[in-house]
Order: sequence, then structure tokens, then C-alpha cells
Amino acid sequence: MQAPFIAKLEHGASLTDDDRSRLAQIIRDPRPVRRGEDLISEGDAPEDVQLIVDGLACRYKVLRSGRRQVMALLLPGDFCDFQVAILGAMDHSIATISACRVVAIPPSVIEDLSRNYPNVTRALWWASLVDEAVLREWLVTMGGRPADQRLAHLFCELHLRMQVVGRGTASSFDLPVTQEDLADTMGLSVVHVNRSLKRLREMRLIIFARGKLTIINLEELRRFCGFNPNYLHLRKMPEDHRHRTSFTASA
Amino acid sequence: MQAPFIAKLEHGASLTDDDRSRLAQIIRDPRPVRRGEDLISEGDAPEDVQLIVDGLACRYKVLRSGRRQVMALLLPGDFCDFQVAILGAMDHSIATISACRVVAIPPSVIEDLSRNYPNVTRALWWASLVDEAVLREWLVTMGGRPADQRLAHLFCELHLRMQVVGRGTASSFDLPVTQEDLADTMGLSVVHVNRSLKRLREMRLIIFARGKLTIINLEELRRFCGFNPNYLHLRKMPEDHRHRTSFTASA
DNA sequence: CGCCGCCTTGACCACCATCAAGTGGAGTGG
DNA sequence: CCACTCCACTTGATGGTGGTCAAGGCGGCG
Repeated sequence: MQAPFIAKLEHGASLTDDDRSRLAQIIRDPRPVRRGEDLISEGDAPEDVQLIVDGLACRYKVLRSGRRQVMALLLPGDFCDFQVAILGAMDHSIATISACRVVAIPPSVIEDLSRNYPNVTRALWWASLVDEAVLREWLVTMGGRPADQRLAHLFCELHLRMQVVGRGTASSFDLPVTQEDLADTMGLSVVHVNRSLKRLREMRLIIFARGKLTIINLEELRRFCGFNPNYLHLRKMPEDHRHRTSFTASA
Repeated sequence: MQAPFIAKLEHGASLTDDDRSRLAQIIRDPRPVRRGEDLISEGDAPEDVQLIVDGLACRYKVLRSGRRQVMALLLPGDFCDFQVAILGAMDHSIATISACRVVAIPPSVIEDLSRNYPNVTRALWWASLVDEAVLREWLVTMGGRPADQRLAHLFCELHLRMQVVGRGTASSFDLPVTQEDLADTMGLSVVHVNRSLKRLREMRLIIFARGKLTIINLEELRRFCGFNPNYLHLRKMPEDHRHRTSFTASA
């Protein structure tokens, strides 16, 4: 199976074998990170750029009230802090949500890429712009959708993004988050997330249990929350069974 | 007075006089646009990049429910669609909120800038990353703050951004938006925006009337909503009277 | 075995949406 | 100059979504 990082960038530009092998070289020897650790903290100005090779992480801020707001979920193949070199200092923190494997990429490598690998450079630009588009969509979700649709929309998005990096099947994928993580992500209370998940389960749309999400009816789920995948700007979906209702026997 | 566009970019990189005159050349001859018109619509793939020279515009999406969600406010000096060249098609629309003056920048000019003006290129990168940081902060606001603090936080941010582009004084600036615009921006109902503004007024923090925002007590306003300007990544504030409580006689 | 983290459910209440009615200023036309 | 209209703002009444508090269940692990 291709590395998540490369699989994702294929959507951003046409890569050559040369591009691919350079990228593959970068993500050798990732280091393991335990769950719940900060990869970068607010105020840091690290030299290296970090990349999630495996596992789940998040961008977050903590409010005065103690509430933690998650602003992005980082999947395998996602960059942590591509921006910090230009902005000077992190204005938020990044933490692992599950155990992860991470690589730190020194500035010299970034330089090399942007000088000698134009396709890759373009793909990195693309990835950064998609991150921003996702952020905008989350804002729409938070501002305009009720709790159950919020969660449904998040699941639709993660489903596609997971497929892009070759994680999970057409109807299920590992999602090692607690309900509290979901609450912090969607701006809800844990209690209400629990009830909303229950409703989605009763509507036979999804089942979320023990860190695994099973999508019972993808079409219905998408219709329910008005999911339109265009904001992810994917070229073509590898395994997007758009017109085949996937159905899984419940656990 | 310096052009807003240039004033803003000064925060992103050290510009030479040569840089400045090239930029000044770009923003000559803006075209007027009336209030309430789409500059770009979802699905468009325009060649030119548009830049707001004067007035107020917004990024937005419309949900099935009919609700409009504003995802960004574009001030003088802000780009509309720097990203569309790489992403392929707009995943949202941009409309004017007030009468505006706008320039369309052809790709050839962007090419020229990125090839021959490294400082400018860096500054444009910076601007794009700050846009993203603002988006993240809005997400935090929507997810975690009650209505009155949301509005207060927005006002604090706009206050600073307006100062950067030389619009308004230390205690007031033109904000030609309706309460409905604010509602669509903060994910609230018009009625509730109205009540929240009333509360802020009664707390003697701000007065918002007839398209003008007056900040009665900046320190208190910032404290009230927990505003921390670091996410705007400004070098140094030109007129940030941080330790001088500005006070204006009420109208 | 007993603790701990996470999930689950009930009761209660607050924030905020919706519906509805009315005010007031700006522009228009008689 | 005065209706008339339109648009934005304002305020009251009512109800629902979702927050908070509280208690209990369940599985994993030392």
C-alpha cells in the first residue's frame, strides 16, 4: 500500500516516480508518540516541520473557561505546522489523540523540495489550501447545523479523507477518539454528543463504538447533513462508491 | 496615507521602495462595485485574482435551510481568491457587503511578483496564513463563546485589522454591516444579535449604530471576550494604545 | 478485587431561535 | 409638504436545542 502522505498529494498535482521516491525517503524512520502528548505548544517556534505518518492528532486552543476547542483533526499524511516558519510562533497547540508515528522534517528538506520538485511544491500548496477549505466548512457546520448533523458531516468528511490515505473500507474506518474529543471538536457537551450519536444510531445511519466508525448508509448520511465533497478538492475518488449503498450487518 | 494593501503587507515582510511602487502600480484604477453583489460565485474558476481596495466584502455559503453562513470578512487590502488557481474551482461565494472598489489582478502579474519580488511573495504567503489563523480563531469563537462575547471578539479583531490598514481611529471605525450580516457571521439570529448588542452597549463597552462602531472601553472589551491578538501575527502595532483607555463621549 | 476512564441516561434549566408586532429613518412620488 | 413604502432595528412572548448536574453502568487494568 502506498504511503498516506504520497497518496494524498497525488490529488494535488501529477507526481513523477522521482517525486514519489523523494517523498518516500522523507517519511522513513518516523518516531512513535504516545496518545495525549503535545507535539507543539502555543508559542513554540520550532525549526522542523512535523508530519503525521500514522495515528490521529488535533489542533486545539484552550479558552479561559477551561473549554478545549479542537480546530482541526490531523490524519496520516497531514502536516502539523507548515506555516510556523513564516508566521514566527504557533498561535495554537497540537496534540496526539491516539498513539502516532511522526516525522520531523528539517528546513533544508523543505528548501530542497520547493527548489527542485515543482510538482511536489504545488501539491503542498494544494494541501495547505484544502486545509483552509476544511476549516471554512467546519465554520459553516458550527454556525448553521444542529448537533446531529454536525457529527454526521464530520463523519462524512473523515470518511473521504480516510479513503484518500487508504485507511478503512468503503463503509468503516478506525476513529480512535472519545466522545469528549468529538464534543471539543464540534463545540458541544459530552452529554449531547452521546445523545446525538444515539440518534444517528437509531436512524440507522452510523454506529460508533470502541474507536471504530461504521457507516450503515452512506447516501442517507450525506443527505441527512447536506454533505457536498467539493470543498475537499479531490481529483477523483479511488473508492467512492457513490451509487452503491454500502450496508454492513450491525455488530 | 499609504494604501491599505501595502500597509498590511508591511507586517508580513520587510519591503523595499521598489516593492512598494510595484504594489502601488497594481492597485491603480480599481473598479467600483455596488453593495450586495457577488464578486465570485461558488463553482467559478476565474483567471484573475481579485483584491478589495476599499469597502467591505465577505466569503459565504448558503445552507439548504436557507441560512447564509459568512466565513470571512474581507477588508481593504484583502485578497478574494488567491487560492482558486491551484484548487480549480471556488467552493464558496464572495459578495460585497458595502459599496467597494476592487481590482482584478491577472495571473501574469502574480507570476511576475512571485518570480521577481521575493519580499512580496513572502508577504503574500504571510497574508494567506494569517487568513487561516483568523479562520481558526473564528472557529474557537463559534464553538466556545456565548453570543455577546462572540460579537465583542469580532469587534476587537476588526478594530485591529482596520488599524493595520489605516481605517478608523483608536476608538472607532466604519463598519457598514447590518445586524443581519453580523448574525450570518456569528451563527446567531438577528434578534439575538440585537439583544447582545444592547447588552454590550449597556455594559458601556461599545456602541454600534448606523454603520459605525465606537469602542467605549477597549481594555474592558478585550478582557470581556478574552481577546488575544497574537493570532493576527502583527509585527508591531502602529497605533495600538494598549495601555491607554480610550474613552469617547456617547452620542 | 477495586479503581478509573469512558459511556449512558435522567432531571432541570438557560441560551438562543422563532414568531409576531411595532418603531423609526431614508427615499420616493403625489 | 406630506403620504407611502421599504428596510433596518427593536422588543415581547414562547418554545426547543443543547448545557449542566448527578447518578449509575461497564469494561480494562494494576
